[in-house]
Amino acid sequence: MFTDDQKLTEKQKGILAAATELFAEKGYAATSTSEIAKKAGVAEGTIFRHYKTKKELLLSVVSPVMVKVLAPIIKRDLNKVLDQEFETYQEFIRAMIENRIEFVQSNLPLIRILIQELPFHSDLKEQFIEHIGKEVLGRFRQIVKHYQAKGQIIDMHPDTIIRMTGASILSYIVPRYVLIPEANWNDEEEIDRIIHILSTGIATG
Amino acid sequence: MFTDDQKLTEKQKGILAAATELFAEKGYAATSTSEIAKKAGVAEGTIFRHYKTKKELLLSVVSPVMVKVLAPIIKRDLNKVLDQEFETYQEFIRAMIENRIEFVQSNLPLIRILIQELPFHSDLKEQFIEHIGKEVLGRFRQIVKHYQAKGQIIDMHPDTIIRMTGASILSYIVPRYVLIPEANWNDEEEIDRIIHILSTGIATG
Amino acid sequence: MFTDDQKLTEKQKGILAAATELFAEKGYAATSTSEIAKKAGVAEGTIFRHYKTKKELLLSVVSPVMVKVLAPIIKRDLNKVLDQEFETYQEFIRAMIENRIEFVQSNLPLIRILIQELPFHSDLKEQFIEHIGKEVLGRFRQIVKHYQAKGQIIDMHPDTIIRMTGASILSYIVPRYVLIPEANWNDEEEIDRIIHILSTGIATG
Amino acid sequence: MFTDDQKLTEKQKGILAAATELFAEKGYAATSTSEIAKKAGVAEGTIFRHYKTKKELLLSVVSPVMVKVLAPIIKRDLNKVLDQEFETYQEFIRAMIENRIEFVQSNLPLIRILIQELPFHSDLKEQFIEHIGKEVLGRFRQIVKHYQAKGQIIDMHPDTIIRMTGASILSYIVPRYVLIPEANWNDEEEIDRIIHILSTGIATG
DNA sequence: CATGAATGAGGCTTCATTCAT
DNA sequence: GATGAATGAAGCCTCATTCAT
Repeated sequence: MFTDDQKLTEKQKGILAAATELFAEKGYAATSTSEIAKKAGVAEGTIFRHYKTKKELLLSVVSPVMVKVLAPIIKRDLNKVLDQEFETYQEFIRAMIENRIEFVQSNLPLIRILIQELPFHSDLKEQFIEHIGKEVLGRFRQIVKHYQAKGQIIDMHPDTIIRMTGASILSYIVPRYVLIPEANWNDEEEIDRIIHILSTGIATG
Repeated sequence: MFTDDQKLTEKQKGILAAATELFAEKGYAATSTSEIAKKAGVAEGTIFRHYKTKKELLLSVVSPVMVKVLAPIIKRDLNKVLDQEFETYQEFIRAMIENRIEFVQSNLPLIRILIQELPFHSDLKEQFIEHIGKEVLGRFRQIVKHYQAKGQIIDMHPDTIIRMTGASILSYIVPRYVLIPEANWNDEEEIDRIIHILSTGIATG
Repeated sequence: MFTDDQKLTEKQKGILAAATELFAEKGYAATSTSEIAKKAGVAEGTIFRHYKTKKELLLSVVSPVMVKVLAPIIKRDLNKVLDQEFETYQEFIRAMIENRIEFVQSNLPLIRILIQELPFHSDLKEQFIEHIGKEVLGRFRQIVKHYQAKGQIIDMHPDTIIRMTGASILSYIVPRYVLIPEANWNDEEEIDRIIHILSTGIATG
Repeated sequence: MFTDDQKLTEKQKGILAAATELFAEKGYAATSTSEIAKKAGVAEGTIFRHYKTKKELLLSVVSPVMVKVLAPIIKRDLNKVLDQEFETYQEFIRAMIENRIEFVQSNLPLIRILIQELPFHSDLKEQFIEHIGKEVLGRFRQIVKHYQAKGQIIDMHPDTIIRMTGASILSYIVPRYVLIPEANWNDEEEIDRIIHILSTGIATG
């Protein structure tokens, strides 16, 4: 996760890796800095040389997700859409899922931590809303309107469309990577199904 | 929340209410028993007279959700369906949402705690999977198959149908009650939209 | 020192006594709460049940001095002066020294702590200035002016008189109780000498 | 303070200056070596290259006071007195105050540290008593006896005279430079007053 | 010589839990 | 049954000191 970040020393990478694993497993509040130190193979004091407080360590663990996972969604994919690279909304969604899925998978612990801790840290929450709630949502609204204007998706409040799209994706991601990753998953087929239902619904004829 | 439970003394109700509020706000690990005692207006020792450990207090707070919220879903609604009370899957879903939504709303703190703490307590997790994961899922599979047999919903793996249905519901519940409850929500209309999309999809024509 | 304070539990008295001794011996910053606990024969946590922070413990140790030592100086003696109980300034000074000297002696550790820590704690300093710098000094000015008006002491700025008087007293107190208490001291005689020099100076003829 | 000491490197001077300032402001025990390093603009390790321990740094800061401030008092002034340069004890005192006062002023932080830390470091205390307590006191006794023999000051135990003289000086120095340096001080006049009182007392007629 | 990352002991403080009243 | 003082382990963090670079 942090292995390719060249600005970090070996010790720092170890600390971040240990913290990530423990925060994901036990939660931030229930993880002690001494545990992190032991797992990282450093002295406890070393943690505090690099991160002034335990909270700062949490932010250092979690903020890359915001930057690395979410920023690309905004910048790359949105431009592709407006550059007409995707004929349909469905293609756009499929590309987004496929493109990001591996990334999400390898950063899953970070994302889990982010989601789990979000309700308890108002600063994290604000940072998140600032980055995601406003920017990402805004861009997605544009995209939805773009395809509505093209007559490809129904004329409904964009937020509802977005929520349903997001929920559909999560209906695959969460069981696939969080709840029962050990099951046999045929990724391509599952994505097909989701997009199919999202497009034409579950009702017959 | 606990006011109508007649087996509990006044003190116990106060403790449970205080614990619920604090666990929901700060998380289990970050809430101290002394805070709970202060908020409940009892002495610290009193908590431990009723609940052997802090963990047991968490279980006492959280287990009613499993019993009161989830068990009825299974038992009542399933029977209704199988008793043919609902002509269509959509009607079933709508009834389920409407029936439960107020209940969910007033028990939201408990549900938040359950969801937030689930990943960190393997005993809770097992209990949940045992009671909900298996039983509820099993019953829902029956329901889906029931409507598929009636030819009302498409012939797709029931789990995918269930996941999409659940996700659709959450796409409304989560923003409505957790993320931005302060927005103006027109419940009936939103539920209509969700069921509409779930039925016929977002694609035009 | 704290044995006669009836509002304090035995443990609290022990903690205050231990803290006093150690603060006096090693200074506030160099004394650890674990040392205090050990010396007081209590668990470290017990200290923090009675005093929220180490700083509050310092204040609890030191503030009685302000109240018990200095307040009486102001209230009792000043009134005596104005009630004409003392014919001369010298008699007033002598009474003040003799009256207070035993008290000072038994509270010496507290006074040492107060003086030693005063420069490092701006809150203590402010509190001290508020209680002493203003009130005590103001009252002493009145006293000096009182005896100047009676024509008993020379017409010089009261502050200089006060400083010289205080310095004279300290020139006995400090060596007597702080620097070399082990020497043979004839208290009455020494006080006589000081008052003599203060009255008529060291010059001959 | 240390700028003119040619045996010290620039870094050492910086360290000593920073240490002096911080020790005076917060006390020895409450000052961290990292603070000193930061204020001196050097790395933490550099401090320990020059001073084996923090304690040695304190001694290096404080010992010049003993050597530079107190030794001269003894050697120079005593000789002057015994060489009959001063007609009266009063003139001697005046010369001593005026001569030293600027020096004291510019070395005030060092003197503050010395006084504040003396009670807590038995080695410092012993060193002080050995060098000052005995030597200085002994020489002063000679001086007092010298003027007593000349019939200029009253026949009282020299130690009492010395203590009163010292106290008188401090009654000016301490308020002037430590307690309220911001007030308007007329140095010459104040010194006059002190010597006047010391000579003829505060009593009228 | 100077650096600053690393250390681990120890600092202050909080916590869940116990128990005499 | 209820209390809250007492506990001591553990938590987060700071510190003086060392050492490879």
